[in-house]
Amino acid sequence: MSPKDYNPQIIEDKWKAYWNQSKLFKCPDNPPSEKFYCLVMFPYPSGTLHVGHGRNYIIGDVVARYKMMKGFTVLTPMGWDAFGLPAENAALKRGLHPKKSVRDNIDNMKRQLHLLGIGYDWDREIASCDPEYYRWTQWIFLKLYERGLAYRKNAPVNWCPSCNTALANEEVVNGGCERCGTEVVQKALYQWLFRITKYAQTLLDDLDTLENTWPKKVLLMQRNWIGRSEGARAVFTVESTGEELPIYTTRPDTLWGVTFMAIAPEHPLIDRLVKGTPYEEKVMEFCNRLRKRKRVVRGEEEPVKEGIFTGHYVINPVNGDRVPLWAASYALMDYGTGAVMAVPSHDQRDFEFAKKYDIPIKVVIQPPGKKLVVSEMTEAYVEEGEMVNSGPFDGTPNMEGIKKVTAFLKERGKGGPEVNYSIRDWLISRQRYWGAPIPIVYCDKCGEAPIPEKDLPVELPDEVDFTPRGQSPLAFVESFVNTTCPKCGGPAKRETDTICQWLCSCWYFLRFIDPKNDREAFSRALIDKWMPVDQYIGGVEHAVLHLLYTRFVVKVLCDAGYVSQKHREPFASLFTQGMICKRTYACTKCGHIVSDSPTVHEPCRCDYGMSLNDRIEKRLDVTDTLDKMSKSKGNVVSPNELCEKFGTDTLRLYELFIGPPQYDAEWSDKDIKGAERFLLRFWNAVTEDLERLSGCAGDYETLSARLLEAFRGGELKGETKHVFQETHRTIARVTGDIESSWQFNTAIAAVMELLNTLRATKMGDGDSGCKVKRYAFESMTLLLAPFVPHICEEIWEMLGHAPSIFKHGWPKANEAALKRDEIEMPVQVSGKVRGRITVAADATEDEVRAAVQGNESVAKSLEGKTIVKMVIVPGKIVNIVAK
RNA sequence: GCCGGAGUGGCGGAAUGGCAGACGCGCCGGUUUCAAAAACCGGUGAGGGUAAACCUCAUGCGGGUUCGAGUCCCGCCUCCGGCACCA
Repeated sequence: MSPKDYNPQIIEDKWKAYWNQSKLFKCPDNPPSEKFYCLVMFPYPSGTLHVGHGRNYIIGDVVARYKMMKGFTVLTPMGWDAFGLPAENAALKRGLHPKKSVRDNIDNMKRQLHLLGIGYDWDREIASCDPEYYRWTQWIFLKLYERGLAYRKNAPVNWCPSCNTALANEEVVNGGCERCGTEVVQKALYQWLFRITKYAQTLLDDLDTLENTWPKKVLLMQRNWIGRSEGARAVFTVESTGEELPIYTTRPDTLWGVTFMAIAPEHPLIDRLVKGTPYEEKVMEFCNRLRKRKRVVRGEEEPVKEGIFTGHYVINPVNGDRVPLWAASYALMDYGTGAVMAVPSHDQRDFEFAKKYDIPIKVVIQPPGKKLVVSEMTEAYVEEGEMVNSGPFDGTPNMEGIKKVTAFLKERGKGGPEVNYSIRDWLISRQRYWGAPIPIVYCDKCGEAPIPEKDLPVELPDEVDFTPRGQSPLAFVESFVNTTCPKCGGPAKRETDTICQWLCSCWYFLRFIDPKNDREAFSRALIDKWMPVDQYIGGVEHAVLHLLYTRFVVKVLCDAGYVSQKHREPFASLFTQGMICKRTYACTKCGHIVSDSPTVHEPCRCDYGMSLNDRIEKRLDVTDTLDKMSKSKGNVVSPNELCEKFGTDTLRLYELFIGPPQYDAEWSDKDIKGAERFLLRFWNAVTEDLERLSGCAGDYETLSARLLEAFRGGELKGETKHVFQETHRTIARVTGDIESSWQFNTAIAAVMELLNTLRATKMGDGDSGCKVKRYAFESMTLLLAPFVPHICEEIWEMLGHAPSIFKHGWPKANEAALKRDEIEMPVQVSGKVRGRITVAADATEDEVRAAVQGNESVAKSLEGKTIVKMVIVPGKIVNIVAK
């Protein structure tokens, strides 16, 4: 092998070592130039990365390196979301203590990130399970507690029987646990919650400031999740006791149509009302059964509406109507007031319920041009119409009626306008071991008492049997539980639940700015220098959970004065990358996955007397689906072997070329060859000509300026001039593709085109030919550097420049050099291309018309036709309309 | 049901309302080789035509606006994602 052969292993090792030693990614506390905080969501240490994860970090690395070349002081930190269920479950599976397992996994993943050539300021590395870190997570808990935003209550919660812990609403997906899919059940427990509902409106409002910098999809998901609804409160009265029973409705215009009231089975009022009445036994039986019901699962049929009459009546505030009070399955305790005014005529749910239990239906909105007859209705009428049977509002259009009736309620002291949100408070207690202990103790005398800040962290004990068993494992550790009350000094017991890991990831980007601070969580002055995160990159699966929680916590920290109010939104720009997917094959005979991966639980064992690949190739009883890479599907591709076989740069190039980064992409083992071939051609093109290129060595900027001067002076001719201009066009295209929407695939394609052009062009051996060629190669090297950093560093050095290429500025395209002298214009006849003309780029319409008239094939197409109209779009196209 | 996103060659994917298919993969032919791989050169949407010139059709389906529509408007179909007994 000659020294000029492309050997990725050698040069990649060389430059990785160089970046490490020269601390290329080391970021000072005080930025010497405009700062750029580039952050990829920190991962939980699962153990190994596959190429799907890799894409994420590569994208972040491209942005960081590009911004560096643009002259920014770039902060790119990395750390580990090391606390929490996934990490603990992984440890349990391996039979290791999470502390050890997390450490192993971090080491391995860090190696893999190095392998991928991703640059981070590792001096800022943090792991959320380190006491120096979770000390401040606990501190944040206390800050919320102080502000009345953390509270404890006994309520039914979502419980995962497999993970043996309570879950937040956000962690319940399709009625199952987000992590393991097990059906979630309801369980009553004392739990700690954060009052995120108090921030619902500001969480909603501030989304407006992110309109152009966050994906629309994420904004929408957050808005849906917060679920603001505007309506009215109407206060009904329980006839027997005279107590008030308020309801929330978005349709106050239908108040006159109320024929019953539905109240949630969980509602405490029921217990009191039926006590000692003949209804008690049956109603309580019904309620107790419903209180344990499982959540509604999407995709499944709508649950049957059930209910039972409580024996009580309520009085309608607007017309004094006396209507029965029912306990009903479809009334939800935790939305509105837990009671619903039921208008069967104009609400589909109420309609179904009324039909089932034979409750009267009363029409109060009439559609335009029709007349509703109760006996003929098969569904509720929910469209607009005119109010009828509504006392003083008869004849009012119902949309107007909504406002008027709301005001009417307010005047009479029976309610008024009200806003509701569907977001619920955030449940943060977990009955598992691997998390930060909640810093609270319970004292017989003082009750609930927070741990003083100076006593933080409340350390998680190591010697614990952490098998999940439905109660926090810490509850069995006496040395942990028994303590003294920080208020009175008497005996007290510690809270034994741990904080869910979402809180750990709510503030890690603040800690990255000041990672070693042992006096405070972070310095406000440094936060002001570095926040916000200019570019946040991560998976769309965090659209609600992580991103909503984080926005909430940051707002609280702002309100508490630890972070400036100007940083209420921590992530100025958000990018959600698509997943890398791969085909998964399943056997149509046995239904199992056809794979030889050891991570597949029960692979297909049907014998076809050939290799699995051959069987798949021949499609023998196999179906395929495109799935996200995962161990359980056996479709993961490891970057390690690919880096070894092709080199890191090739892998990076392929992952970037695979498609637009915001979309999912299908992995193909074949296509990576294209990336390899391109790098090889690039390398060979430079090395083959190196001697000649060295003959005109010099500073890139000087060369660039000289050539531009020569171009302007008309000294560049023919193909030399062409290549010079194409180089400028490529610079413009690549820069545009990166800046506009991270179209790395087309940016790379542009450089490929330039290389193709260069290889197909015979430039003279003269001085300017050599210079232009050098200029083209140097520009290509700079343009490719963020994507394939190792090979570019090497070529940059070979071309006689001092490393690092990332200290060099990004190339600039010159407007004048982009302009073409002559252009070819297609000439259409009635929309079909029938000829081409070559004209000056700035040709006038008359000149174009003359050229068209002189064109033979156009003339031929026009034979026997008359020209109706000629549309000339200067610089683009000519279209002749002819009959 | 409601709200998003997508649908383009054999495949991944390009196209400010202006030549559809850039770039790459795959495939076909050639050069090189004892042979193969690699590399290099050429070809490659479909149909017709003579392997030329040329013609016709083609961006999920059906309409519309326009000199001109993958792109804009209206109505559908399919797939993916989110939300949903939220009053």
